[in-house]
Amino acid sequence: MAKELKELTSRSVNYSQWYQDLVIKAELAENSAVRGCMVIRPYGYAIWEKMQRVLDDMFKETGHVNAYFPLLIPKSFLSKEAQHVEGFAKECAVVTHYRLKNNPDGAGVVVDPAAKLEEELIIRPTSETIIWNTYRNWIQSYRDLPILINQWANVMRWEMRTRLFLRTAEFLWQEGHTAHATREEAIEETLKMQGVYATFAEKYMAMPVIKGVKSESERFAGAEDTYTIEAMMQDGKALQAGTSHFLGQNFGKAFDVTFIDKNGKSEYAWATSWGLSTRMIGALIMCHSDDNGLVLPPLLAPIQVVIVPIYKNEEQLAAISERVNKIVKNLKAMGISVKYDDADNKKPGWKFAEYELKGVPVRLAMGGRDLEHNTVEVMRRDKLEKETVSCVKIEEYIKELLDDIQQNIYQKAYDFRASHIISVDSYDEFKERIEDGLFILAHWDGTPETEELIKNDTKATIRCIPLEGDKAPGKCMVTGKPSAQRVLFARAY
RNA sequence: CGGGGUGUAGCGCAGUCCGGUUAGCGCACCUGCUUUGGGAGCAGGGGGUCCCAGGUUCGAAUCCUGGUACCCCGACCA
Repeated sequence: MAKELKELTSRSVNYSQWYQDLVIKAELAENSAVRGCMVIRPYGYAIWEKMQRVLDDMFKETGHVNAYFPLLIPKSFLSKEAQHVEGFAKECAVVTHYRLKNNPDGAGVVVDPAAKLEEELIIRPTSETIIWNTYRNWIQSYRDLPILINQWANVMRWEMRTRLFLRTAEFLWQEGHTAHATREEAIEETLKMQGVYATFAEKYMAMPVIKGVKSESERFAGAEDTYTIEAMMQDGKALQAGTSHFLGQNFGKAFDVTFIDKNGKSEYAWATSWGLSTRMIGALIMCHSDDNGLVLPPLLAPIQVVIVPIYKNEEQLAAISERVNKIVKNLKAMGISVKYDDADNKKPGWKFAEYELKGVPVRLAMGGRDLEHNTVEVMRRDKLEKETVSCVKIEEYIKELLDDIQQNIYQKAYDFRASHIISVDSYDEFKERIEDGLFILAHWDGTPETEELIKNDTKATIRCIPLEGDKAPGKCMVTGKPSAQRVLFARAY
């Protein structure tokens, strides 16, 4: 594994080489207020845009629409749902004033004390409160339901310690907020969106995930149940990749959102929320990268094919370009994003290394020899294998190759995970094997106390209670009390 | 808030222990020539409040005191 990747996965991020092209931490050293906020450079943002497009399409297919709610939330909203405020109060940025004025004692500006807000505003850590405050006005009858809304937004959580990509103070995400007439319908929605996330992770990110439900202590603040997808990174640690919450009537009650049902009876609305963030860029890096840099799944790669000419003079370049331009045109017509890099200030070797660093799935190189034989050199990023292929029907060949790469990197990640999951029955064995960086399926008595004990002993937490797989009951590895099924333990980011 | 570490060119670092020429190296940058099938070679060139303040000294990047910034570990965390 690349040094930089190790650094990222071991949390000790140093702003070196290859992912500096994707993102850097804000460098405003004089201003500690933006500590932990991200600057996402164009190439990294292009990956996020690809993710957005795919997710947005999936949301539309499941009947959702986009809307937008305010960044600032009145402080009083947050305190309306008891669990929710308890979970988020400790990490909120607060707006207290609305104006600055010239410093009477010298240069610069100071906060104008006269401009103190009557009620402080919170920069949203998540939008349940302001959205449900709005839903109250939108919902009167069961005919107004369901409301199926998604929002693309930034949120801010003032974490004590941030970690590039995985836990930044400000991050971009989508958050879905739905309202339903019945418990069953809301639960169905929660599970449906967990399924959407799982499909996104596996089909597009080529990252296998385990679907499950969170234990009580890992549950979202204000939820009745939190459904999650958990992914394994290359160091064997778990990353929570997306969550979907069944909120019950908690927010309906907190914000007094009622409707008249078919029988004329007043009822509180049922809620769900679900979110997926720029943390997924980090997941992509940590799941697939190798010593040469990023390995991007073709379905999310901003550039799917790069073509590098190798030439000795202008004439030769012109001849190569003529042939390459046809290929570029054909590939684009097939919906494949392709870049022809004929910049003359970089040598071919430099370009090869650069695009490998950026994870471009397929690279074509065309030089004098190829010109003569009507061939092109094709390299696939995932296996770093090169072969020389005829230019005849090269476009079909590339299309199939992209599919194959997508499939292959999923399989590679899947096999890695399969070889790093075990079941254990004794706590001694658990304590020993958790050191190896594994996912461990074990029996647990279902109590927060036991979970806490295991966490204190081993730093491992219950990632989820899996929805699929071994459902056999057993005995808790710690207390020997009855266990309904094995649950998934791991150290996590 | 506790523990540890680091501030020297745009970036990455050496030099600091044991004070002593004009503060050095790699990358990047500029000029020229040769190169171009895996991050080119040679020659020349530009670029520095050595984090800040004070102190010791004939002399401080180096020693002392204070400050400050950032990083890492922990506490915290859907």
